[in-house]
Amino acid sequence: MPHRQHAFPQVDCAQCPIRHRAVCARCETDELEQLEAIKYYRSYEAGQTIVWAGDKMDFVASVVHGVAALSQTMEDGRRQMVGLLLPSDFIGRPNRERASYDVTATTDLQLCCFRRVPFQDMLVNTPHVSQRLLEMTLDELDAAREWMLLLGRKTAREKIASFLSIIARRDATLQSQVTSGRVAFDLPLTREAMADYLGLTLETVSRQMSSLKKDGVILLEGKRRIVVPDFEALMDETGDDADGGVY
Amino acid sequence: MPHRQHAFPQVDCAQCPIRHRAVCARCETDELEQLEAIKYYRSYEAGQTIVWAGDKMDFVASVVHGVAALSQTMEDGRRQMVGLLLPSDFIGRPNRERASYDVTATTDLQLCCFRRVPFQDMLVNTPHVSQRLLEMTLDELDAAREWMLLLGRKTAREKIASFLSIIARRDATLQSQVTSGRVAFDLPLTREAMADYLGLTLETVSRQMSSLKKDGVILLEGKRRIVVPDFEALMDETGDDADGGVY
DNA sequence: GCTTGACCTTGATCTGGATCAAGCGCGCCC
DNA sequence: GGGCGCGCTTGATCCAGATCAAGGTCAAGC
Repeated sequence: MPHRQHAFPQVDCAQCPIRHRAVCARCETDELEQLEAIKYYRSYEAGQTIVWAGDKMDFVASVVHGVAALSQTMEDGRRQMVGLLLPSDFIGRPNRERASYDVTATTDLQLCCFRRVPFQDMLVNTPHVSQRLLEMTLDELDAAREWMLLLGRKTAREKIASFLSIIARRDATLQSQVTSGRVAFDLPLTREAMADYLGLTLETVSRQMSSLKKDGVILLEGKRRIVVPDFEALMDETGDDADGGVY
Repeated sequence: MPHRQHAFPQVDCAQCPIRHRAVCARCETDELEQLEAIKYYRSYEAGQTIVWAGDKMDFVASVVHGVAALSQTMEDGRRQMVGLLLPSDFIGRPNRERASYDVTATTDLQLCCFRRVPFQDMLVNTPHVSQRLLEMTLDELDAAREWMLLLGRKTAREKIASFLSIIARRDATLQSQVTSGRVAFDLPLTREAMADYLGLTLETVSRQMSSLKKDGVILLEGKRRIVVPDFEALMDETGDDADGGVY
């Protein structure tokens, strides 16, 4: 693992880039102070594992910068990613002592961690936290169900196009840009991680990327930088109906 | 659709069979009275559609008896089931006016419905309801992620075995029996619905059922009744590691 | 008792994506 | 600057599951 330790600043909540989208989004000043008292930052380099399934986990966390992945592994090594956590997404399950999935940083990553037990107390006492967490969990469930359609029924090409459009959209949202016409972004995953996410092999991912490139749907600048000349053309490849799914 | 209307009794909460597992599980007597004031029962016959994706939905509900399915359909007709709702499971999303998925009754079904707007008010005012709903939603999310592994990485035979073991286990739980040794149950889904759930075609479902039967893992009594002579042998076919997944 | 239609099974063939196998490009480190 | 390893691409072949096509079973209704 190469990589200079990417130094993320540790800010207070008032300047936090995810202040209004994360689990703390609805908190009042006094509630924020309570959270602030039990929070601490952690950083990871791309490729590092944060916890293994079954490990004790004494915190829950929000992704501040970077991307983390949840994945499951079968005994014989087959792997499936079951969640991709982008800035403001929540990691961990309250009232559960051990992690259910492997959690890894797929890019340099900063987490805002909350000690688990005091956080659980806050869920009981601070309705603004638990209401927001419920809403976020329902959104995650919708995303998981969208992903079930992809895994069960989409072709390899549709899977890749769907993945690219999700990353493009999330990326645009973070920078409050519109997603249409020409868009460009960096892939937060290796080809292998994409394969794990999409239920494919890395060879098929590579071939379908090449095929979309050959057909002019995307341009590749290096391995990781993607340029989409016409976002609508990419959408046409996803198999979703025009006015779009949940994302 | 043949079928005599299966007449389910409409009981009050104190005698309700799902009283201690549903969204009302943690309610005190006074909270239960509030829920009782906004509840009503509805019954559906096997095969009926409860709502279509995009329809207005003015209630949320608990499954009391029977099985319901959530599914998504692509423009060209490819279908994927994204949730199987058994007794005590929750249907609908608070604060969302329209259904996100098609909801159908796969067996005769009874729902305990709550008018959506007053239910939303209760979520704000009755922490025991919202805490229970959060817990149930987190469980659904775990189940969805387990399903993502199945859809993305399991073979057809493993998918069928996993499905059968889930049904067997849920069935046993309802009757508070243990799931080991010999177990028997009725399939709540047609072969086609199983295919929609498992990301397969109905022909493949049928072939794999025959293959499990030929190998003595299951016995078929008619089309729908399944006898599993040795539950551990079925588990060995699921691809999950011995001490089991989330279910 | 025959027809009808919903479900299901089974067979033959096809094919998308997996698997097996080279080889490339590029940054890192000696 | 040369070797090495990681991430990626591309080619050849294989095979699990899809697709296409018959036919079987069983209950309902005439």
